[in-house]
Amino acid sequence: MPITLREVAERAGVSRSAVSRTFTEGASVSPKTRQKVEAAASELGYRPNALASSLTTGRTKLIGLISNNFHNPLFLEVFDLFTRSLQDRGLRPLLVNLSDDDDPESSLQMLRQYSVDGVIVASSTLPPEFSKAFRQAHIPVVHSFGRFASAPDVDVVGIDNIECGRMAARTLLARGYKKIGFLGGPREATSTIDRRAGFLQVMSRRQGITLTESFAEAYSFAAGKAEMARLLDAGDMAEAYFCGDDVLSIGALAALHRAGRTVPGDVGLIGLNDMQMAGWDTIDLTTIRQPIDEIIRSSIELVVAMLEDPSRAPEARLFSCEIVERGTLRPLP
Amino acid sequence: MPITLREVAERAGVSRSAVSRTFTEGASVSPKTRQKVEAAASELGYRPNALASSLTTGRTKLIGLISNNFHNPLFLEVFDLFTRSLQDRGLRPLLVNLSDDDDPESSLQMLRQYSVDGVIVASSTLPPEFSKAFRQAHIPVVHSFGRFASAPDVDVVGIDNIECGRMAARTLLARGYKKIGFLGGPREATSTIDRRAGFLQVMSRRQGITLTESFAEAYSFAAGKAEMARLLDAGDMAEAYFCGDDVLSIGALAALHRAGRTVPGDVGLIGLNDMQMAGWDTIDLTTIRQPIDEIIRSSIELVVAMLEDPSRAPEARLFSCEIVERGTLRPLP
DNA sequence: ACCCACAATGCAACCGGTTGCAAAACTGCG
DNA sequence: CGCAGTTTTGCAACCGGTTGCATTGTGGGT
Repeated sequence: MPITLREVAERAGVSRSAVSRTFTEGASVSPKTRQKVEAAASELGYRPNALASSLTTGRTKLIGLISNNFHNPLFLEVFDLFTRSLQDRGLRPLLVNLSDDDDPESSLQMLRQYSVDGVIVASSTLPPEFSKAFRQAHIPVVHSFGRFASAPDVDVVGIDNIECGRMAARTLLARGYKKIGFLGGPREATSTIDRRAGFLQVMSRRQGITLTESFAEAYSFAAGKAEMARLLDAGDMAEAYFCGDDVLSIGALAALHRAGRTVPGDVGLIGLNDMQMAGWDTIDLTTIRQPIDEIIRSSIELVVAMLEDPSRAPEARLFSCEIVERGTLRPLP
Repeated sequence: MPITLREVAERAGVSRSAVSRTFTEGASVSPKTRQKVEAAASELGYRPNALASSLTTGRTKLIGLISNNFHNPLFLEVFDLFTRSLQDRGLRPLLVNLSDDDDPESSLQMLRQYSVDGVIVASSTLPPEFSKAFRQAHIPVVHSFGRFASAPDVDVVGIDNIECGRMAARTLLARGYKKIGFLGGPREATSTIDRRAGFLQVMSRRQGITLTESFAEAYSFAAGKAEMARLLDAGDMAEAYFCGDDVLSIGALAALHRAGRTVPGDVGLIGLNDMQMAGWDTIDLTTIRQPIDEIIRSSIELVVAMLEDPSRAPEARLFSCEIVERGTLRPLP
């Protein structure tokens, strides 16, 4: 039903090529024809069919946006930023919900069928088959919120989780905490592993510190609450905990409240992410801010760079984080 | 670079049509050819190009998913459900962030350029030009979380906001509150208007009730907090408030905590939505549950129905809500 | 006025599929 | 074995654009 090139051409009294060229950046058209075409096009309400042109140009401007984090409120902010920034660049996000249960393979096939120009994976855990498969299909992939590697096989943008671990450790030590807990995310998550490594590294240099470790089953409120409840039951509480992320911290906070412990009076808490809720008065979480806007900007930059030069070598970009001091740690001595 | 129909045809020693047919549901192909083609296809790793076929079939299986609610955590749940359900039906969500600042018109053009089969608008406020423009372009639209109308010009799925207002009113009255406040969302939002109408309707039938009204600037934490802070400053507090939605309630809760008021001791609060956070211990909000899963299922059903029969008359589907009793209202007397 | 370089245009083939149509290949049956 | 009826098949045109190439138009320089 929509108006096609041919109809515009007829109306303007020019060839179809002429019409095509007036809508193509940098093609050679005389001002006279251009004007005739534009007139005809606007009278008819013509819009070029992006999909048809993608057939010959090989560019769809479709970007697969894949995630499995549909339960962490941080990712609403992430989607917001991604969609806006992609739109600003004339790219269109094709959203894929990679819930754990379904087959990554099928999503991949689907993205190939729709000939996306590139793919952004926003998830701390990128199934390794993924990067391989996409590279094989010559589709650029950027892994946002991924793990640093000196020679990554796809572009990676993220934070220095090891350094974040160190920051958390230094912050807790500066507050004079002696008995300190690491309450990580899932044990197998690379983010957990790295944060723990940095954390332990700093701790191990200090004398007289008691360290305990435990891991939540997921980066979620429920998991954080459950794990903290377990710790409370077990007795032997630390004075302060570095939690895997903010939503985990908030879960832990809930468990503490329920048990009648005060924060930061009885127990200190530091999170990671600085999602919006962390700033809410009722939560007021001290945390490590992850610059998600820069991560996202950078991710899009990289995917665009890859579109322009597909032979680029994959790159890893790391952003530094900063402590956001709020009210869940005792003041400096 | 990907394998095309032609290559499979050559390899299988059949015509291109034969290959096309083996991949088309219900086309006539002999078992022998089908087998040859499938063998060749799988050896080559062939996947039909969905976009190319859309050119002739006129179906892209692309569904525009439009929203401007990228700040309300409820919508992460909404996106989760939408993406999963669309995927399950073989449809692909093309996500559009209709942030207030940019031009709805341009998003519309874009969706037309990508020839989406249909559009789902997940937002309480559907710009009216939108429905008109899409109808004109013969693109099915479903307005999720929209306002009921007996003869809507697009499909609408949502809740009965008037009835929700009544439920809230009845609940507060049953608790014996006498001085009651309506703390609505933005004054001009239809959801606010309807909820208020139902609320007032019930209240007006009762004697001896004092009613106050105020409106937050947005459905957001910050707006809820600001508005409740204003009320606190102004003195003259009600005993209980019906808040525009959960996130607004949580903002109000924060303002109350900050002012040292206890909930439900000093002030009662009832929200609307029952988003996941409402159930968190630290919040424990009594609220009215909106069945988002059913709303979403229904929305997709409607858009699919519209694809199958484009001449269908638009329909409005309303779902009923239910009170979820938690801890922000005083107990029944 | 003439020649040349270069810009603008149209033709036709192509992108990767689908599909109406007529021919070819099967069926079953007398 | 021949024939009608039904499937299966390939041809070729088409979907809505793009683009290489040859042709035509334009203007500048001398």
